[in-house]
Amino acid sequence: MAKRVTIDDVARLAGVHKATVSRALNTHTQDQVNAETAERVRRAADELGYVPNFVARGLRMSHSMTVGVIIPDVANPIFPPIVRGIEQYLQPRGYTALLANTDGDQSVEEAAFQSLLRRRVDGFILATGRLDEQPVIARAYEDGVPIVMANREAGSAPYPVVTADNERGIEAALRHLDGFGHRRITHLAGPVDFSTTRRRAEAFTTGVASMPRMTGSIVQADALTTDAGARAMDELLAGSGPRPTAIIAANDLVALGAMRSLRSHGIRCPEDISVIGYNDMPFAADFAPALTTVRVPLREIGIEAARLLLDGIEAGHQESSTLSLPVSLIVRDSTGPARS
Amino acid sequence: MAKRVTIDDVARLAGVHKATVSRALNTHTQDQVNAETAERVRRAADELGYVPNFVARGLRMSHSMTVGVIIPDVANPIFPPIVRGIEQYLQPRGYTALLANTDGDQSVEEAAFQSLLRRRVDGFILATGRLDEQPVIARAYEDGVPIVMANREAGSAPYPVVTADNERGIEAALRHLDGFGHRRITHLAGPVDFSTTRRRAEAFTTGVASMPRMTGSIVQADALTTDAGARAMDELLAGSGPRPTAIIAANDLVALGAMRSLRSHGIRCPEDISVIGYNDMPFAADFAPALTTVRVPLREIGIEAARLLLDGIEAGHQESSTLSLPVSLIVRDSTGPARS
DNA sequence: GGGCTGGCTGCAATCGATTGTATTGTTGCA
DNA sequence: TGCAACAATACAATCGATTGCAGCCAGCCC
Repeated sequence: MAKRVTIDDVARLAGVHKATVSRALNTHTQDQVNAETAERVRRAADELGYVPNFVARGLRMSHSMTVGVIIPDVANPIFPPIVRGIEQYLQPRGYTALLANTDGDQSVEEAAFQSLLRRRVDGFILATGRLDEQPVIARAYEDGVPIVMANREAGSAPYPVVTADNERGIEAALRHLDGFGHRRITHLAGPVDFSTTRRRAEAFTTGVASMPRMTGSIVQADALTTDAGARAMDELLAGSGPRPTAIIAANDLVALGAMRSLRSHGIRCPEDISVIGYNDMPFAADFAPALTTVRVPLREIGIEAARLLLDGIEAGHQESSTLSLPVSLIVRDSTGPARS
Repeated sequence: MAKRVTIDDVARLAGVHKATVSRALNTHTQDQVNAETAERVRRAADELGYVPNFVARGLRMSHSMTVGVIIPDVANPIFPPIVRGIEQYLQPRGYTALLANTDGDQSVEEAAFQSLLRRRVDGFILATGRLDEQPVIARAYEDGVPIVMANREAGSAPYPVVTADNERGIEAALRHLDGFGHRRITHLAGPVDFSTTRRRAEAFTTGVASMPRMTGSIVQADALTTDAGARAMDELLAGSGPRPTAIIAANDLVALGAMRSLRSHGIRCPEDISVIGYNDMPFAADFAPALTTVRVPLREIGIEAARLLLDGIEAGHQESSTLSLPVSLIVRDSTGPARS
């Protein structure tokens, strides 16, 4: 590789000291150098194709202008919007995201965290779903590394959190079904070790209890996937009790699986059974039927998480806070009146 | 923030010079230091919770162990598998990916490239779809920055390329339809400035020409989205000529849009019109009907691109090469016999 | 004309590692 | 005892920037 051009090369060509080059090229120190000297430096810089070295800069200034983003899996459709939101906030502010996937594995998460720590990221956005605490992470936080949680709760940990309002979402779904005359509703719940799906299940229970004439039941899906959704629905349909007339799924993938199961049993949606998802993931509108679902502002979660993080980085410290973004019910074609 | 512990702190605690600490902690220099000294250093290191500073290391060694990955949009479902593939190869080798999205915008791409260049990434994987050349990128390549293209062709540029076999994919789709007795087939083609979709359109034309009794037509979708697919299909159905009995879409999203359009016109798939997609994106099997599509090994494209890149980084130079991965037709429920 | 002020620029330390070379200490052999 | 050889460690330069401080010079005022 041809040796890259450094600040010294520019200094030599412009006939000044490298300190002057540094000052001339940084906007907040530009006024310390004579205008025409600055101009000369600038010309020299782009004659040589000078590209400032951020790692040297980062070493000196002890910040890297990068943030670590740890998620379970980019291939899970709810994460790309979050990641885009993060990027959208970071990029104009000069920050770049280092992305790591964990597949929900604790040890992978820990390794990824360590690896990013070595790279001296200025902070972390953690969107992993599990509840358990990580000693490595706790220690880093105590050492002053800013951390924000996105779309998950922090458990007992003191990190700031950005999440969406799970209670309201489930309530809206229930009200919608109630309006259609549904009385027997089943929640296809997600694993209890995800904070979000556990919250939704709790909200379902209390929500149903608060509605007269409504009875609810819960079937557990063992993962947040279409297959798990289909299995849960199969199980529900195989059961002996009276069938529900509507389903609220833990998330859109589970709903998608449930609809597949219904189709395979010759049960129509929404004529026979209505289905509501959760998240409004990309392409939820393209399901057949188009999915009625609780819209979670995923991109905004990313944006707010990034904002909170950068605020913490700038301030030099964080304070525990919880930001719960509003959700809304998007009514499409997978829900309809209950069959009388 | 509490001051982070440095190699000097460890040296002090272990009672040795920092050079010794460095050698003790790096596997390939460990044998230069006495075994029990090394042990003492190691104990001191984790007593203090020492986290080596990769940016300092990177500065000295002039490599950052990071690679820049530039894609149009993570929210486009074909990219997550590619990104995961890249990560899968990078991570065990100590590299980390810096991810940037461009939304297909030239100037954003250029800015992202510049930004990553400043961060001294050791190489780039470019999965942006456009054909045009970027002077900034060409210059970097000439300066010895390794670059690999993924899922796009390089045009006249000399970069190594990893792509999938577009010709074979279209041929397989055509043969499949031929076997079902389809004679009138329409290709819902993507924009011509994407190398992949252009290749597919060309392959469609030559493929149809080579098959007796088969006639083909092309309708252009103006983007690779469901909406564009639906619009193209609407347009096709509004036309006066005889309707095709089968559709080959430029990609799965276009196919999904086409199926939506069919549904809205009361046309059944596959009974009235068969539809074939391209890519086998995540959840293609969950469409209704489940989509018959050409499976592109997206994850493998990512893996191979990363491999090629790291090879180039290690060798210190790259040679132009093209790796075309095999594709296969995945037959599901969206295709069936032609109506006689 | 001397001294002060202030604008510009240069000098040198610094960030936290790696690594070639020098130094130290020990051992073995003559 | 003296010296070579060698293992283990210390020293110091280096990577490419930023920045506090010092120095220089011009202009101004008295």
